[in-house]
Amino acid sequence: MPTAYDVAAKAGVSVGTVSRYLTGNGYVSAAARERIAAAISELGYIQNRAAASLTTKRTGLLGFVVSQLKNPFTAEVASALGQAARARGYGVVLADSGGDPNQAIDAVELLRSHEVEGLVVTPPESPEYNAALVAAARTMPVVGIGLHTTPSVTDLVTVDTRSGAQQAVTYLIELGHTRIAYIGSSTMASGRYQAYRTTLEAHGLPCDPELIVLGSLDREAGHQATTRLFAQDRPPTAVFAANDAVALGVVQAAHSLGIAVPTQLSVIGCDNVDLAAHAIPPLTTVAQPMALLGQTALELLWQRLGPDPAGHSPRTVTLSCELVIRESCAPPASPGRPSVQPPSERTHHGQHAES
Amino acid sequence: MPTAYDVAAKAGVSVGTVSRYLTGNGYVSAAARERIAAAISELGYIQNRAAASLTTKRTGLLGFVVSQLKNPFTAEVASALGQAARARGYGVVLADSGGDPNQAIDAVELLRSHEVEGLVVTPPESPEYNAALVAAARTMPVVGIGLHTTPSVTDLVTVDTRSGAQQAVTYLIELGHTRIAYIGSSTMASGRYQAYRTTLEAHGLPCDPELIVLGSLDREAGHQATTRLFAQDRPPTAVFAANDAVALGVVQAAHSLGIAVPTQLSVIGCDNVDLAAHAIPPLTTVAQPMALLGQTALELLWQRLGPDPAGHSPRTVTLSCELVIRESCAPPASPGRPSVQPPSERTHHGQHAES
DNA sequence: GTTCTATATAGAACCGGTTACATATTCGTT
DNA sequence: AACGAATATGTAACCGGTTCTATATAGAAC
Repeated sequence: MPTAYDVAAKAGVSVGTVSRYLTGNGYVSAAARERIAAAISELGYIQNRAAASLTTKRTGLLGFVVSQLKNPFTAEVASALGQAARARGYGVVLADSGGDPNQAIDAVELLRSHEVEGLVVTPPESPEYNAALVAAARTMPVVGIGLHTTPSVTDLVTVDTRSGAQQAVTYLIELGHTRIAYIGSSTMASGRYQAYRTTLEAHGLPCDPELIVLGSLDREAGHQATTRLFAQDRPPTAVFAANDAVALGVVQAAHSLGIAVPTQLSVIGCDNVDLAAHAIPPLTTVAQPMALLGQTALELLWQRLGPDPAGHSPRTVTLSCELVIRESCAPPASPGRPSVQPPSERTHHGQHAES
Repeated sequence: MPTAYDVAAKAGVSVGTVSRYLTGNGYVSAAARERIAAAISELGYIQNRAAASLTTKRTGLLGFVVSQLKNPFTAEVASALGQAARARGYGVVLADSGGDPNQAIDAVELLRSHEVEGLVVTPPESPEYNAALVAAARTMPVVGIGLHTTPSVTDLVTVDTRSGAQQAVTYLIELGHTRIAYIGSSTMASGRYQAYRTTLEAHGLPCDPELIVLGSLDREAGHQATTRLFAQDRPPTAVFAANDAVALGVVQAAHSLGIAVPTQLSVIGCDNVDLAAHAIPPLTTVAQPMALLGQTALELLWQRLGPDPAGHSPRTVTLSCELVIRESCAPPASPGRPSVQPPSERTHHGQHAES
């Protein structure tokens, strides 16, 4: 591996000049510049950033600790984060803890020993891991991603699932639905449940308890809930499901019951899992802004690494969800109005708000 | 950030001793060892690997360049690779090119400037990128992952899709099926198609052209093919689909036609996509050994980084697929034999063979 | 023709470790 | 008691860059 000294020798200048050329700090004459460039490409010289970091204190590395890279949500965030970092000349060291807090702690230690300049992390799973992050945050910026409730780290970027749910329900109401069911949990996805209720109220619609089925969040739950809903006298004309798995269960159950989707029943899900687009019919759903999450996390970190790192106190950026309109929703079949085929895929973009 | 000098001062020894303590090279008395350990934990000292790498030439970093991290296949490989690396004290710098060869080339350059000790890459998409990898391979080991046909890099780990298809068809034959259909393409998944034919022949079964439907590889294709197959006089009792999407289309079509799966029709897919486990019924399928791919790639790299790096010439490790047996297959319904409920999920592990 | 400033470069110190070398000790042997 | 090997440690050079300082040259201003 050629070093800067080799380049200097070949170009007939001193190392100092080569370094000035590389960093752009200080004067380098046009002639020298040219000879150095030639020497570099001739030798195939590549700067050793580890060595440079000794003096500059900047390794050009960031750390990303996740609990489950398998999770498509995480993978897409990681992808966006990594690309945004590379666009700025940074590399991302990725550490997958596999959900094990001890591994996560080890990972943080490993990343620190590599002198990463900042950390992005998914929600900590244990108090010990949390403590390790707090400790790390004293040395470098640590940006959290996800649904933390207590921001223990430098900055935080989260998703406003509530607003997504609101968009979904509003969309159904605007299509003309009045009997909209909710299937999901009241706890984990509580934001969605609450948004469902408040949105109905905001539009002056009653919140019929017969249309609310609380339970687990898998396909089976969606199936059973639908069966129960349609055993009633006045079944819903639309269903808002707390996630896509539930929504798919609803579609499946409707199919078994001979209820056409979307003509007789509109269904809307949450999360925009890969499968949602390929369901039959393709599922309208509330998408998490995964790529934006990654980009925003990087942007926050970037600002902390900039010239004015302590200039602003801890921030939380909340991203809005995006309603992905596919083909599982239509106006209610009720009085005389023929069901209209909704347009093919388009999206409502959510903007982000800061706090 | 405390340095080794701080530790040395606090422990009342010299830096040299601290370094010997850290690396394990050379003598350190028990007393010194103890005082150093105390000083380290008191100061919260973390070794600076970038600085260490200047002398040792080992950064403790590996690079992983992928074309699509979003792809669940890639994500799982990355996850396994990263965990295997961390278990050995290494970090992985992940670079997602997003399928753009130019980004991939940039990524390689970035990784080289970070002095990664080795590279793992998914198949190169362009000649230029390929050239960049060949250039990199002159400096460090480069292990390829995936379905390359021409190993242009140091080592290679691939998947023998053919053997997976063979396992699937054998499994169906062992259940007692004799009329086994193939739905898929003959080109892309040609290994699977060929394996289907040869496996039938190996068991002395005829290869009825009426049972082969070649086309695209999506759910719709599976649906149509099934409809066509059952319009014939002698429909199949089992279907081997070239991927899970097709298999799911088959299941769906069977459902529409009132054919019970697995009682009247056994279905087997390929890939083990996330959805396969949650289909109704859960789909028996040929899984790609994704985690093993990552681990094996790391193992190959590891050997290259060991004391005997040039000891062996370029190697190719081919991993077998794994048949994941769920509930979509059963013995044929034919003569009097009642359909037996197959056992719940279990797997046939494929071992790996080297060449 | 000086003096001042902007441009340009070489040289050396330094970043935080590792390691070769020199220098003690300690212990078991003969 | 003397000797060699094993144990232990401090010192200094070195890894590959960056940056500070000092020095040199060129052109502008007077």
